Amino acid sequence: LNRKGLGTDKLTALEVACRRHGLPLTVQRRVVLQALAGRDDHPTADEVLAEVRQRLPEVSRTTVYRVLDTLVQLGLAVKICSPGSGVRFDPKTHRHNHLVCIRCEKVMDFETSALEALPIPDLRAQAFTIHDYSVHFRGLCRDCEKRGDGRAKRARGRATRSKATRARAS
Amino acid sequence: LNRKGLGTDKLTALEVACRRHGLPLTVQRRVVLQALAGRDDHPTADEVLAEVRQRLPEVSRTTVYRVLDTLVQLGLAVKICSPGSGVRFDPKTHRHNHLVCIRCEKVMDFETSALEALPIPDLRAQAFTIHDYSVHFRGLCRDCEKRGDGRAKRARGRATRSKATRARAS
DNA sequence: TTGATTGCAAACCTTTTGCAAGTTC
DNA sequence: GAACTTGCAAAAGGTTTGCAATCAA
Repeated sequence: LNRKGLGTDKLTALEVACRRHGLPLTVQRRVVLQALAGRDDHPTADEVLAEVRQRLPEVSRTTVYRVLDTLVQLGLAVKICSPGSGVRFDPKTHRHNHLVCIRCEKVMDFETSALEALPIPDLRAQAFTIHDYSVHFRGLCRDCEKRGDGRAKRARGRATRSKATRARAS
Repeated sequence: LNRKGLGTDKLTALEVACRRHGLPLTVQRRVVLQALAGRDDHPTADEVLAEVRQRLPEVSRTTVYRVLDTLVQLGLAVKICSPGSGVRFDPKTHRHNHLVCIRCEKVMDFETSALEALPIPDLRAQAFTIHDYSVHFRGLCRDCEKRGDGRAKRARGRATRSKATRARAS
């Protein structure tokens, strides 16, 4: 939708971050960041790869993995992970919450001021220094709610993983 | 520590659940459940396998994966997952929160009454029916805090994954 | 006996690695 | 020109699957 706008903002941040860390600003880094920034559905590395290849058909899967990793290190993206859906990337780096569908494993963003002032426990004396937090709400998305009970999947039944269009080749 | 007690409670629950679902109560299911119930460190499937083999040296990795999956379906365990540490299993099925170390990726349980009454948004009119929630606190565990800055890992530096002792062989 | 589970071996998928060639500054 | 990245091919993990043998009820 407003990919251009998002992309531009993020691109500037990328330039700054690369300069600060003495890293070269490569074409691949730019395109991967833009592909990620244009989405709010927490794509997997392969989903990012597919999108990147629309603009840069020659990128290798390896590079996309490496660049995504770099973006996380630079603080321009965040890795998230929920059982069943594996590792995903989120271009939103500010504090926010997630809605996780226990049926289709989709992960959606969810922001609300009601959860911004959570009482953050002080555990420093004990064993942990808290930097930030995220509330994960588990439940059923609209599609899965419609589609059936969503209670217990049949024991030993396989979860229907939505493997996205996958771009094969190294 | 008090494995016996925990194991017994859980075993009863397993019997009930199997009967209700018409599933046979196999030795493997019993032992896997006990292995999992005796821990509070969210083991991976392979870590569970290692423990199960102490009592039942002949189990196959495949079976442990399948049984863990079944336990989740039966509501006797929960899958958790955080980037870097992959899929892990938690015998605690009641609502609780997690402390996630951003350095070593350890995941610890964290219970506090302060977070039991979180204002749960009603999103049913929109797109999501919330069943429950879990607060993930990200930060540094004591060990990692001591060990260094923990701020930015060097760009492109590899995270030190604590691959646990892994029992090879199928 | 019947239907489900187990173990095995092999397939699968995702992610990582070593190294030569190509880029960025 | 020096240092870093990229692409490739291959390895490494972790997880799943098909099938015959075995087990619980």
